[in-house]
Amino acid sequence: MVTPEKTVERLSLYRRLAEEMLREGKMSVFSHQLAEMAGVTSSQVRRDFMFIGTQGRANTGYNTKELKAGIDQFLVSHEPDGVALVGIGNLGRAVLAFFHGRRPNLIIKACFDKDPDKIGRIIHGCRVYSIEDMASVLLSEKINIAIIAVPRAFAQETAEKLIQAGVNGIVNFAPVPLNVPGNVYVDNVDFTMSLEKVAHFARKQKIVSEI
Amino acid sequence: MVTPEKTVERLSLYRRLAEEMLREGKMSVFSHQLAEMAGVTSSQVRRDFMFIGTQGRANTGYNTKELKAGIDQFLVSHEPDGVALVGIGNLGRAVLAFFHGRRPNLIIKACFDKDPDKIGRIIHGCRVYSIEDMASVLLSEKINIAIIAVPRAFAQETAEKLIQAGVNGIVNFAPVPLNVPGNVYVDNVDFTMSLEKVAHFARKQKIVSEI
DNA sequence: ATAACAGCGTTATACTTTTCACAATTATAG
DNA sequence: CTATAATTGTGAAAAGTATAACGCTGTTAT
Repeated sequence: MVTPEKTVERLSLYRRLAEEMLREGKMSVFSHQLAEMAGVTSSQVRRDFMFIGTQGRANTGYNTKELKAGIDQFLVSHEPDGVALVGIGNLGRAVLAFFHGRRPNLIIKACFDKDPDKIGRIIHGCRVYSIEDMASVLLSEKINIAIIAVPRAFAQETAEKLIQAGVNGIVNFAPVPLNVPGNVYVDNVDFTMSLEKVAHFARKQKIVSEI
Repeated sequence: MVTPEKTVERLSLYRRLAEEMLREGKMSVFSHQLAEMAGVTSSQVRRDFMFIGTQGRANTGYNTKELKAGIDQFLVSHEPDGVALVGIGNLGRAVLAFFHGRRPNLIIKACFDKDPDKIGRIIHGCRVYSIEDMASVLLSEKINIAIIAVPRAFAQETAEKLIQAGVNGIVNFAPVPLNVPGNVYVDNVDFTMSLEKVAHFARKQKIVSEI
């Protein structure tokens, strides 16, 4: 069964909502409550849960702990996945800081940069290696997921090196589409696109509301 | 006519591809060339262009300059849109650096932060104001688009203040859904979601390729 | 000229994703 | 124990998106 990309995105959100509820001591939750928090419909939530097989009970809802565990297992593998980060500029450091200590099953285990001044240093708990050493570090750390945070001009070659070294999942922050083989999954995080999209729809909304 | 969100996203990409071609001196481009670069089909490209009305010519393709101008006007308004950035932490600074001087029609004109040490400073060409002054600054700078880069706990209240001050389009970097009225457009840029999505699909791909 | 070709614009078709609707299930109150 | 109300799980309908197909237009070569 093919899980829609949008479903996977929402599952990530539900997981965090479940986490938050656990922290608050809420032991169970209804689909309409999750829906309200996530900004979707309750049908959508139940439909999404069909993909992971998590079961709820009528009049009781979903067990928060079970739900979190179920989504967790579905999204990430049983053993924690190692992640590599390439490019320790402004953005790379921000991403590193963001993920540091946040997600126990998805840990940035190695950073790479060209700048000799950065190599060997430890930033936000993560060692910076030379890009030359990529293949060996990825192999020894069993990393197959990477984040590209290099300037646009170097994104494609970075992707190729990563794939060469066994990576098959990439979060790409460079504002350029990557050319990759079909067995590699890429998610583009594109600030320009986001901002332009918002600019466009904000303007449209404004026009509508003025009528 | 309602333009699909996905179309708007692709238009942003086509615009940048057109820009790149202009820099390289290419005066025209075919739909299948754009398609290849963007990783979509040529039908898709032509379909997308129907929404903006840009016209091409058989056997000649689309005039690069015209195309760029057409998309530009469609996405952003004729007059440059001002953008506000709230939260000058690691991520805020990275976003600011990223957009600095990049996009002539979408300029970050004001930054806001709680930290008194930052207020009054100029970072990447942008003045930092106190959050208290949000309403007046947004009014005088005619800003109606904002980027939220504050910690999760402050995201909702920040959104409310921005909307109060007239904002109707938000790029939200905080990993939490925002509760906003229907006339405000929000795009969530969610690192955790991106990484989890990649982790999931990368694992799926791995399993498929092992069969 | 005109035949052959290439590529646009658009309509029709196929596919994907979301919403609706309701039977089945479970807790609760009387 | 039974009636009632609430909520799940899912098949069916609807909405939204992407692909295919093809007539038309403009270019190129002969």
